[in-house]
Amino acid sequence: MKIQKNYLIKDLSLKTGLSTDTIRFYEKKNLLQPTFRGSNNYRYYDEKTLNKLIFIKRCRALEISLNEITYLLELEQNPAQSCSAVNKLIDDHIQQVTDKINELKKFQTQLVELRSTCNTDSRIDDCQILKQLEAKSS
Amino acid sequence: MKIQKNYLIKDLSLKTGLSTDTIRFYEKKNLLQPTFRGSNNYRYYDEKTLNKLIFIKRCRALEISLNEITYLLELEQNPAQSCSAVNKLIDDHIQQVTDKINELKKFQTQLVELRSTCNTDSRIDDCQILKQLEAKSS
DNA sequence: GAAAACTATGGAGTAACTCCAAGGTCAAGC
DNA sequence: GCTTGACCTTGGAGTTACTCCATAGTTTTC
Repeated sequence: MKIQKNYLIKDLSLKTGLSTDTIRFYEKKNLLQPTFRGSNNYRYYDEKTLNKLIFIKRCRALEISLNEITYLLELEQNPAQSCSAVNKLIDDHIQQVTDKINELKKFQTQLVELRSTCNTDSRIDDCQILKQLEAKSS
Repeated sequence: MKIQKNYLIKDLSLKTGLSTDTIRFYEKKNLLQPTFRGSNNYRYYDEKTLNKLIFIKRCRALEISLNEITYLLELEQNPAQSCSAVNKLIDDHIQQVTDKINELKKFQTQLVELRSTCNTDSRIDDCQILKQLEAKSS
C-alpha cells in the first residue's frame, strides 16, 4: 500500500531545483498538469509529476528542446511500441549538436585568424580587425 | 569629386543580402539611421550606411551580437584611440565561442553514451534511454 | 493580530529576427 | 486616365525557454 503524497509547487521546486515560475511555465506549455487544485486554487501535485519534472530537467540538461520532450513524453504513453522513435530523436539531436559544434569551430578559426592580424598598440583607424570587417567594395 | 548615391531600402537589401525587415530592425536597435526621409516618408541611405551594413553582416556571420557590434561601431568613432578594446572584445568573443563548443561537446558525449544503451528492437517500456532519463528516486 | 512566506494571475523583457496586415506611393503599359 | 504590380510605411504578433515583476489572495508563524 503506497502512501500518496501531495506537493505544493514550492515542494516540487525544492526537490527538482526548478523555479516555481519554470514549473508554471511548463504547465502553460502543456508538459504537465497539477493533479488537482485546492479550494484556494493552489496547485497540488503527486509523485508522478515530480518524476516527470526530473525527466524534463535531465533532458533540458542535454539541450533537448521542450518540443522534443513533449514528443518523448507522448511516446512513453505507448509502452508496447518499438522505441525506434526514441532512438531517432536522440540521433537527430546528436546530429544537431554535432552540426552546431562544427559551425562554432569554423567561427572560432575565423575569429582567431582575425584576431591575429592586430596588436594592441595600433590606433583604431589602423586596426586590421576593423579594416577586415569593413567593406572592400573595390 | 565623388558622386553621392542615394539608396532605397530595397537597394541596400539587394546589395547586402539582408532583408528589408532586418534593416528596419537594425534601425530600431539604433545601429543605423537613414540619411534622410523623402517627402513620401521613404528612407534614403548613402554609401556609408551600405558599408556599415556590410560590416554588421560580417560580424553577425561570426555570431558577434548586436550589442557587441554597437560597441565596435562606437569605437570606430574615435580613430586616434588604441584598439585594445577591439582586441579585448574579439578575445572575449573567442572565449564565449570556445566555452560553448566545450559545453556542446559534453552534451555530445553524454548523448552518444545514452544512445548506445538502446537498440531499435526494444519496446518503449523497456527502452534504456527513457529509463535513464527517468527518476531513480530510490 | 501582524508579519512572513506562500499562492495565484497576467504581462513585460530577453536575442535577433521573421512574417503579416493594412494602407500609402510610384512607374509602366494600355 | 487607369489599372497593375512592385515598391514603401507602421505596428504588432510569433519564435525559444525562460525570468522577473506587480498585484492580490491565503496560510502559517510569532
